[in-house]
Amino acid sequence: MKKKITLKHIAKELDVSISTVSKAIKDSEEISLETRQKVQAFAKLYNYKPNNIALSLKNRKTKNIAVIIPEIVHHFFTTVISGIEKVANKGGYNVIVCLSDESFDKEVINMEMLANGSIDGFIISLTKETQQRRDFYHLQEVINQGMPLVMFDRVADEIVCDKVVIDDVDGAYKAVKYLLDTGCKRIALISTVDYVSVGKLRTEGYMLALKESGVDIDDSLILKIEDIEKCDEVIQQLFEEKDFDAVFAVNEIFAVTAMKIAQRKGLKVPHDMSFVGFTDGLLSRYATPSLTTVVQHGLEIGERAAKMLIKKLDEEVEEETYSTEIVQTTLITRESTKNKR
Amino acid sequence: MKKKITLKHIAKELDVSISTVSKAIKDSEEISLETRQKVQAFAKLYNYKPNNIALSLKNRKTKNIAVIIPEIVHHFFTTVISGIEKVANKGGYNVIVCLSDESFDKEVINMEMLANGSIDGFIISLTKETQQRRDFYHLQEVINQGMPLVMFDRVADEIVCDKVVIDDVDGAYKAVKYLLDTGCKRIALISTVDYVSVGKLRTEGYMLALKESGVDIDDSLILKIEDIEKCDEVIQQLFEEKDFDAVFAVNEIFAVTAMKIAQRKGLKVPHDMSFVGFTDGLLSRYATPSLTTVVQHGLEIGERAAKMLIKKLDEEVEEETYSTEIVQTTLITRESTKNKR
DNA sequence: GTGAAAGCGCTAACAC
DNA sequence: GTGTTAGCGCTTTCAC
Repeated sequence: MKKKITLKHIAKELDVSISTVSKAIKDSEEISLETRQKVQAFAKLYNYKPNNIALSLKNRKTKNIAVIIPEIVHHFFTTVISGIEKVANKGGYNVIVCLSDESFDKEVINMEMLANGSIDGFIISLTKETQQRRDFYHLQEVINQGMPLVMFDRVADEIVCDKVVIDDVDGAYKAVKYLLDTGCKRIALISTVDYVSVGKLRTEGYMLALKESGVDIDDSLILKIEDIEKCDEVIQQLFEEKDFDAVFAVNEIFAVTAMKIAQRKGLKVPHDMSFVGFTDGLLSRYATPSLTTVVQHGLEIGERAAKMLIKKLDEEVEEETYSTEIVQTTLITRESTKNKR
Repeated sequence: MKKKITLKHIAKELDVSISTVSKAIKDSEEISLETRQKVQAFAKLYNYKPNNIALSLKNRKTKNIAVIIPEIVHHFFTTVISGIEKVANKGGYNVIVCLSDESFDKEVINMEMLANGSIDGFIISLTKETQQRRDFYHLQEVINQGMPLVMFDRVADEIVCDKVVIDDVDGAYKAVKYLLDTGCKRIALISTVDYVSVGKLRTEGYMLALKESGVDIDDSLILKIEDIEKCDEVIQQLFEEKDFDAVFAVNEIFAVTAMKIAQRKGLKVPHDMSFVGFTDGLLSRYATPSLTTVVQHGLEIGERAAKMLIKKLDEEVEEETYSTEIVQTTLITRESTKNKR
């Protein structure tokens, strides 16, 4: 078992000083050709690689970026991570992934731990709990320390920093508009509770589309679900009590669950009822019938977030300017909706 | 913008030496109560936190573990990561996630980069390419340097190290046995190419179950798919050319794709044809009809892998003993198969 | 052309 | 009780 070799070992072995070795390996003109070759040959032979930690300490940068997300078993977040990874690796950065598990405390602990030198910057999507409490002290703290932070998707307006979001209002608007255009009259909305920023925004988009088309908003057709585990029964109840001919859901699971309930009740999709979801994951693609949905382009969100962060990291820009990038959504029409006339 | 504070700052401010500060913060008996209190108060006031990088350099351990997986947009891998995260965080470790993107080169580069001090150990599932080439030099290299490595799911028998796998043969066996027990006679297998270890093992399980029940193996009912993107047409072709009454697929996507094709052809599931998949992701749960599948318990795999790694890391065991843990699979029966008689 | 020395932030053995 | 020193692995300035 040969342990990692250091400059010191090489220096001793070759009977030169550490600094000579360091320079020789960098092929510095300062060192005689002979010494350089000798050192380089030796280094190659023993597969010398500089120690990242020592470099980090010396340079005061780690070349690591942290991504903090509430959940990883989730199509949207994994595509975002893919995008971040891609850009980060190209820029020579590693990605440290931390799961906050939708817990405010874990989010805080993870950030504090990582902020102490382990990483150069953060990319984060907030937990529901954080959004509900509106307690952003830990985020402000990190920013105050001069560490760049980029927020995506579930962001906090109160915090001034770079952000990447999708136009949730517009995405929902497009979805509902499409339903109206295909002749649907009474459109139910299955959303999350309001403190989840994206749920709220998508609800706004829904209302906007209805208002614009002169359709009265019937609050009893709006379902706000807190616990995704129990969505089945809550949606079931909506079907029992209300009458509607289309459903717009703010995520795949709500959409597919609703669609299955409709089918169980003998309704034909999209003939009797149309469905539109949000997020283009496997579920939407492979559902029967396949689901019309609003595509979030997670990969692009990840790429943009990573680019913004790395720009701040590499450029040493002194003037603090922050921007919010908006990634446009796309509506993919599939079998769960009728054709536009 | 207040930069991070160091021991040095505190020492200067309080006019004591750095080591006094260090000891005082650790509440060492060596230091007078008065000084301790003074230092601790100051440290708290300025929110002093030791620099992780300096600690890493000093202690020669980073408290980071790297997870290298081929793909993250994949239910199985994300559940494994969740399991790893859970155990790692509890043990005070951070998780660095790297995607090899099914590329041998990326796998090698990632490992080399991280092995130079950034992390204390690896958890890895190999890329298809690595399994095909059987080139494990980079893995052996890491092990030779004395860095612990745990492989999971897609492992290499040639490498001696800790491993966590599922019993793929048995999982497939159970699936096919179940199909036979419910009266299926001609069972098609939709698998991956053989060099993917899990595909090969599941194929073995399929054959075992058939042989054991005295059913002749019809090679023409075995489909080995290389490119998941094109699975639709290949499976379609199987349906055109062959006759069978059940399908066992080695993943969710193949299973659901086959089921959709069957339905398009007017077959009733499970009345005319039964389906069993592998991996219990959203797809299996929300497919119509829902899919009977072999559950891999990714969370447990992740937890076990992390436990094995951390044990090696924390315990400084000198005697090198390696083990392979096998996580049992479970067959979940849903609507895509008939009831057992 | 080569090497000594300082320093990144921290710890710990050893002096005083 | 407190401070000095050395060292983790590396870079870089400045002597020689």
